Amino acid sequence: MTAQQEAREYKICLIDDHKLFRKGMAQLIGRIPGYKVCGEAGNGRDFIEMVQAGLTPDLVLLDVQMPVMNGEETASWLRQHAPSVRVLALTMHDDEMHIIRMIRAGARGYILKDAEPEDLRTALDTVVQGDFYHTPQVSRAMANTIGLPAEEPPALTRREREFIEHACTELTYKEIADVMNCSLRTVDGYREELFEKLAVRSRVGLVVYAIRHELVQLGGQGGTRPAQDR
Amino acid sequence: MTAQQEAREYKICLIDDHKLFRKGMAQLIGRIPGYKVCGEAGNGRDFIEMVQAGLTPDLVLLDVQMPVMNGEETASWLRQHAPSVRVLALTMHDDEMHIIRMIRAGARGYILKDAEPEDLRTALDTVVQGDFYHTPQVSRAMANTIGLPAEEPPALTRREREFIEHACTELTYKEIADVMNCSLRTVDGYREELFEKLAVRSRVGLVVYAIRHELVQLGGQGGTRPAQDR
DNA sequence: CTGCATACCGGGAAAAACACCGGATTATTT
DNA sequence: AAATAATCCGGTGTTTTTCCCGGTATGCAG
Repeated sequence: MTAQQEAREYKICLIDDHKLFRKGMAQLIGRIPGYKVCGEAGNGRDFIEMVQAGLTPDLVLLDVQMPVMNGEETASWLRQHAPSVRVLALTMHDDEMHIIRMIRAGARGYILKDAEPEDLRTALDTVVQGDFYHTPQVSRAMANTIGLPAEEPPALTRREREFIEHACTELTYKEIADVMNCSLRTVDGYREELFEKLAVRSRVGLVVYAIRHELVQLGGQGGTRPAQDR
Repeated sequence: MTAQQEAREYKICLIDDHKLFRKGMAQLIGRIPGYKVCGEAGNGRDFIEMVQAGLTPDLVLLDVQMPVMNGEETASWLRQHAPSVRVLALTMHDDEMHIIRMIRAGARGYILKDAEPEDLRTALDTVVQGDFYHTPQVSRAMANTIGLPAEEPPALTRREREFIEHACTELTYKEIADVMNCSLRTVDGYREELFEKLAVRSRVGLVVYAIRHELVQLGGQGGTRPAQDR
């Protein structure tokens, strides 16, 4: 690198659970002058071990959803233990909750996997200088949540979580009451409480919420998809 | 390229709904001699239009799960309308059903997004020559399904699939009828029919089935998990 | 002791979901 | 012309869900 024009090369780590994607991103970043990929990890845990072993990148491209340790947890850890490392969240989900939570966890920007390569470059430049990278989505998400009461994830009791599991089956509330050894009125109480806490208006809403937020696992995700019209 | 050793360059199309991933893959493939990326698309529909406009790649790297038109449908279309185009499925799901269905739809190979770049190269070489690329996963998946009664997934009509989408929301059947511009009785008919076809006994059962079998996508799968007891 | 959260329960009534009876018009295929 | 499939619809009745009102008992922290 030339000695003039502030010629430093920023070190970037890629954290994503898909190796091919990491390799591809590494190629893309390699073509952007001023940046260099100095490390990769398949999840937050592995990355943290690398940091503890002495690696200190200037910036990490952090996937949100990963096994073992996800993006939010990783970003939080970084903010506490290595605040000089800038975080740019990179994900395929564009829903507001993800955005907000990553920003709250310390991410300086949020870019989608179907962004333009130009946008990636802009985001890198912005974040590496300590600024925040804003896309219209991020702005919108933040606008929609300022003023809102921070939206802490609701705290659920043991019984409520137990009830949710059953609510995601075809059992009626009466049958759930039997399984849980309580009266119908009691499960109705759980239902009411959960509708309030989770901001849903029907059992279907509860089920979708539970699956979305991984309160229940739908075991084998796969089945076979039914055919189209014939 | 030298004139000897069968020096042709194979044209590859990338079909994946994440632009950054496509660009990254394009870089990776560009570094493999003998291959050239000749086109990209964000879903099967767009790709098919490109083919109909005259594009004929030697091979397509086809994502399985995409909006608008998914990998299976796209592979099926290719087999019918452009059988000379080899298909290599590229996905993050390693479950058997996806594998089997893509193979059945005409894919010559199945590679995961967290594969090694070496594996990608091997897969390309294999598929482009008309052979099948086998990983242990694929072999296992195929072994596990031979002998099984094939279990054809139920055929759903357009309206039924439309109904299912709405059934996974908090709309009542009356409201669904309004959205779908038909009478309450008609959506009730869809419900009955689907309960029968999908072997469920309640709307919740239908919702869980639909999510399991990816008839509906719940956008961001991961949200934040509500807290434990306090 | 007081306040608070949890867990639990009863009864009544309206709305939604479910079940079963019947019917119809189109369009495509054979 | 007959058969098949997809779309659509009316009526009736039961069961379940949803939403109210009210309540008790326990444990735990300020």
